[in-house]
Amino acid sequence: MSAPVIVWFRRNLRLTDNPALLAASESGQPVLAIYVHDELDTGGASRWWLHGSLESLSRALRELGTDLVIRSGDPVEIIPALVRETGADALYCSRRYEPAARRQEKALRDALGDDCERKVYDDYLLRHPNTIKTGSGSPYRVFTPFYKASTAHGEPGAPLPAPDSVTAWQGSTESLDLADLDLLPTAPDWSGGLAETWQPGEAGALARLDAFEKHVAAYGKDRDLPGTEGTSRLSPHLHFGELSPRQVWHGIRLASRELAADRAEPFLRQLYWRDFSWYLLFHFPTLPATPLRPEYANFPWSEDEAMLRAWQTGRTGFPIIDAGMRQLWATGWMHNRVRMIVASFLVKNLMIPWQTGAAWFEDTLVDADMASNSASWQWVAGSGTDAAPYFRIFNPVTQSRKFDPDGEYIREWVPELAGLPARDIHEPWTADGLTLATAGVQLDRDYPRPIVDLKATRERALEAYRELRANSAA
DNA sequence: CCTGGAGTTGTCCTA
DNA sequence: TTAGGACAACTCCAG
Repeated sequence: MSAPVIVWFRRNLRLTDNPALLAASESGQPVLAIYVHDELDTGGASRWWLHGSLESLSRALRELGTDLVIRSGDPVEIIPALVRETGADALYCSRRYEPAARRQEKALRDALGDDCERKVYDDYLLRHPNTIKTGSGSPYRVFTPFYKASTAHGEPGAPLPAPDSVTAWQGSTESLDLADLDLLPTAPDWSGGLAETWQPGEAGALARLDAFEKHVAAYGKDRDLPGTEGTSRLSPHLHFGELSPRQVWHGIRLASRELAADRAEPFLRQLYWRDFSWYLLFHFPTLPATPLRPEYANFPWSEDEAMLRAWQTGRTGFPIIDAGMRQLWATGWMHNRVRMIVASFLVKNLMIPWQTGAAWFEDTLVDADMASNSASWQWVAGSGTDAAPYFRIFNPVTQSRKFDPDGEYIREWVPELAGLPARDIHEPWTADGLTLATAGVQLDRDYPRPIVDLKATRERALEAYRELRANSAA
């Protein structure tokens, strides 16, 4: 029996544009495909998604000619043991960029030694973070120059085709059943809304890309309106590598070739924001826990359990915020504009630490992503790389009127307010008694009054930021 | 080392 | 009703 090539699936749960799989299939050697569940993803919604994605991958590989071996534990022990057991002489995989995954890769390199060839491909990002530096050799901290430098390297490489077939390794090795990983919620099973909203796996990812290609020209105009289908909703598919950013880039470029070049740019730029977040995490590995601007460690946060609970469950009394938090809970996803509004509210009006908000998102988002999540929460808190003016505090009512003018989004996710006219739906506590009665809304009974005073908490936050600046200058 | 333009996403008050 | 300015400087980055 000839020695297999091991293809280790990580954040690239797909067949197309999968350089590790393609290289293995063309190596002339049999292929052993494996996924090792290592608890790097612990969020509940992510685990639900992962189950579906692995199920889909497993089925697709079987059609291609091989099974997917599933294990659970530390890859640094499991992979070398598998190499010894099977006599494999090569390991192909896709790179991951989380600090723990990078440590893991280093340890694996040492554990494998020279007898086993290792190939680690870069297909998770448009560019490897090491290839982009400022003129002085330091990492960028501002998006625009990063974007210019990154695009100056030219277009992203063209995606690779899926292999036509794979010669399966004929030996046998132990494998878990997918169900053994225990990724799905049971008592209670809260995943119904997720299943209605999403189709995890490569086929679902490609269908989503295909559907979005028809809307990309309107992205610049619609992306900020949570009541429309203005965004791509590709984030969870990209997170799990069910398609690559290169596939998205080229797919969108091809679909928009008859439009003016700048019509696709607002969306394509977002792919570089994804890259930028990973770039920041790569160069600043403390990003998930520690403010990038050290003076923010002294911000006077207030841990208030009741306030936090109201935010998490969508009972703050601000309809746009409650709509967002309920959409998140029901579907594992929230519109980007609304993420900014709820995050600003948590950090600036409630003054609850951004890390607490990030942890909730980590647990509830199907696209929970260490890089984007950390970088974005730090951006909102003002402690990140971008010098966000400290007075940029979102007013949830103003934002609601501006981006959900007819209240469609609110009506969908806060149905108890659906009867209110657009004029009042953004701040029901100001509606007159007759309007409320006609809409069948009794405040406190059907819907809470605001849990904080916007004006007072805004002033409090401004004062705290002023204080912070004064102290750090001294 | 110096210079100067620029920085994802805002709000509020005033005229 | 709407447009413009204040809010404050500071850091980043290229030349």
